[in-house]
Amino acid sequence: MARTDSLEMGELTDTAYYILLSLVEARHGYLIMKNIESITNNRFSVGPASMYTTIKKLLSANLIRIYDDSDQKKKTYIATEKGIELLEKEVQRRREMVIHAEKVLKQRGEIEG
Amino acid sequence: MARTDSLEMGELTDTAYYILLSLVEARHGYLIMKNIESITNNRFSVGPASMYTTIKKLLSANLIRIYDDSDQKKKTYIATEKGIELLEKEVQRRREMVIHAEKVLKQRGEIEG
DNA sequence: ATTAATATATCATTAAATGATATATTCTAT
DNA sequence: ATAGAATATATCATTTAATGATATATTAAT
Repeated sequence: MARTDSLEMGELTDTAYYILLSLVEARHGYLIMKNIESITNNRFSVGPASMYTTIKKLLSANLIRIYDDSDQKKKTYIATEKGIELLEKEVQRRREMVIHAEKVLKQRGEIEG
Repeated sequence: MARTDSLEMGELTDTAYYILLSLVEARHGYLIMKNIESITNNRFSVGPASMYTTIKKLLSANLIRIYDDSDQKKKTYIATEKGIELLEKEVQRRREMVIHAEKVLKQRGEIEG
């Protein structure tokens, strides 16, 4: 990060990745946090500070939009098409990162037994 | 990042991930940069500032060690066993991040056609 | 001789993440 | 009833991470 805005680079940080993933279905803030814990089996969690900061960024980048704000206390958000597209691109990027490592580690295994 | 040291958390940033991956075999700084470009088909690159900063952190965390410093101008580094272990753990973490997303996106595909 | 490539290194700046904190509501068990 | 837990949103100040810019030196190629 730093010196380059990840969203402008067309990339998602881990936090943005999981929030966007949670917003494939409409959810409000608290449910986003709970959903992330749920889908990751508590291996990843996002606190309120990180979440609301990231929500704002995702909104201004049009990666998510407000879904329903009739209930002032439970404003829901949902990923936009643009958001889903970036998410899919990001999944692929991460998939490739795994493949890069697998290649190198596999070669090592073959050499060192 | 921020407020928590990623290495202390047992996690690798993208930069640290690729540097450590390059050091499965002994390499010096410049070759690390070139190797990262090579294995990622130029989709990821690490500049000197990021690299030397990260090398220092990886050294103090004993994830890499100096392999050969007889040539002052081409000091080589290599991943330690601890480094390889963390790398493998990190590959698995990233693998899971992809699986988390695939699950959610697959469900969406099934619902929305 | 000049240019490009190789090679290492640091500084100052910006972005990202988050602990701490604050506030209010609703549900649940005593 | 009421105390506590869970639900729910929000901000600030701080720390870590990343990197553009920059500097320097050597070596290989033209």
